[in-house]
Amino acid sequence: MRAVPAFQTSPGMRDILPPESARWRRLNAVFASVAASAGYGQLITPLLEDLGVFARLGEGGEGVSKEMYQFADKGGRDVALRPEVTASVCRAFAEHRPTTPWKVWYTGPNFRYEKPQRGRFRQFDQVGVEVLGVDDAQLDVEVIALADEFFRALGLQRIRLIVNSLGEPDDRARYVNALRDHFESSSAGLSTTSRETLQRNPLRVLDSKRAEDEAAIAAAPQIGEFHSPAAAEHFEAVQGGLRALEIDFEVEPKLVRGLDYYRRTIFEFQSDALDSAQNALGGGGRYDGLVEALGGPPTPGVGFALGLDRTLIACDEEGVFSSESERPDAFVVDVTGGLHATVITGELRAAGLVADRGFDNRSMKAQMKLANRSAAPSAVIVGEDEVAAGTVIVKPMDGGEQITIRRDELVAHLRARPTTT
RNA sequence: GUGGUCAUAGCUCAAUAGGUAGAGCACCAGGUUGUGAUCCUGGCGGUUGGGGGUUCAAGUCCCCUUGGCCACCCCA
Repeated sequence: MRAVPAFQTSPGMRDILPPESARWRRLNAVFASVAASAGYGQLITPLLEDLGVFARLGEGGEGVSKEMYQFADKGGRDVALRPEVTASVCRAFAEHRPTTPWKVWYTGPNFRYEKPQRGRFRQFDQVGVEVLGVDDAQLDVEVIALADEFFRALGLQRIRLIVNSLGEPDDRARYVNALRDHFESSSAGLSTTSRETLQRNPLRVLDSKRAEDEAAIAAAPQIGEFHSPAAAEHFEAVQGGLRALEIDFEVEPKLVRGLDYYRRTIFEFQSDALDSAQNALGGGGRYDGLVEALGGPPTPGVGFALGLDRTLIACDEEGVFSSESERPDAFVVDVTGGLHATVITGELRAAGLVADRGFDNRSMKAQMKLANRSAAPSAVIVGEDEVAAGTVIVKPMDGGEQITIRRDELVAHLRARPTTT
């Protein structure tokens, strides 16, 4: 026991210990189930990619690319730990050319070199789906509905869906110009921070929460005014689909997602249970030009990614999807040295039961404490008398009467007992 | 990257106006010799995140450093 550990996790990285890790596994299982129910297959991509795969995530080399873990490997290749998965999915599509529609889901860690705080880590896990090769607005609806269903499956109630459309690439370009003109006009008094943001990306000025920017943002032109007929129709169809599924949503013209590849539909899921600045659980949208930018054929794409950390924090706040220890079906207490426990746990495990046991030939009292702590419904007790008689004692840990049974009846006996709570 | 704030046993915290650290929980062991969760008793456990300074004396004051948290930035 040292006061000072020799090592600790690097900033923004952390260990996830049991039972919390089991909760992560269950969360992934829920997501996998939701995605599979809609015909999505899992895609596993490398955590490490050529730097160029992620080069288009930010305009002018700003944004995500500035936060990337990038380095030259021993072969001199410029590589990076993935800051997100969408670009990798598009790279995989361009590389393997699967038939469309290509519907995939994924889970795993991503890396961004940011200042850590609650709900924001340098290594953070996301789950998500992406679909390539379909232009239909009803696919946007399906994708959004999957995220909505996922949150529902976890038991989350206080989720808010916000949608917007950035229009076609030309619409977006014209809107950006109009925004720049608006904010640069002398009548709009912006904060100095927002003026800097304006130089990099006028869209992001809309994200400002600073009071002094409020008036200028309120007076800014709205993206809707710049939608081409096709973009407006697409956005209308998305909203119609959401209404048909009775999924609540708000249209937020000021919603702009951080990544620059988005076109047309974008959306974000926020939790009202999180009042911090990190209340966005995830989001996504269309990125119709991304595959082409990565060397593939022109291919429409849409998808989303959800942050596991923030989703779990939201679950904590709402008191749902709680962390539970996994409990064995039986805990074997052996006071004859431990060999019988080895044999009995082996038999139980082979029979498909979850069995744990005490070690170090500890006292019966100590082993019973372990049995109690394991939350197993039954303790199986073996002493010299039982060994001599070819029996074991099965003791219900809820206070019921213990009974002595023959060794060869143990599996059947334990199976007959309900093992839940 | 900027600013603020915090850091005491495994966990949650306490320690009067600077005088060489305590509690609860947890863990371990006993409570007439084969049985847990309750109760009683006892025990283990901290050079007070790390380093330096002021002082007769620092957990308590000052500086540096590491890390958490909050806000900004950005975003999941």
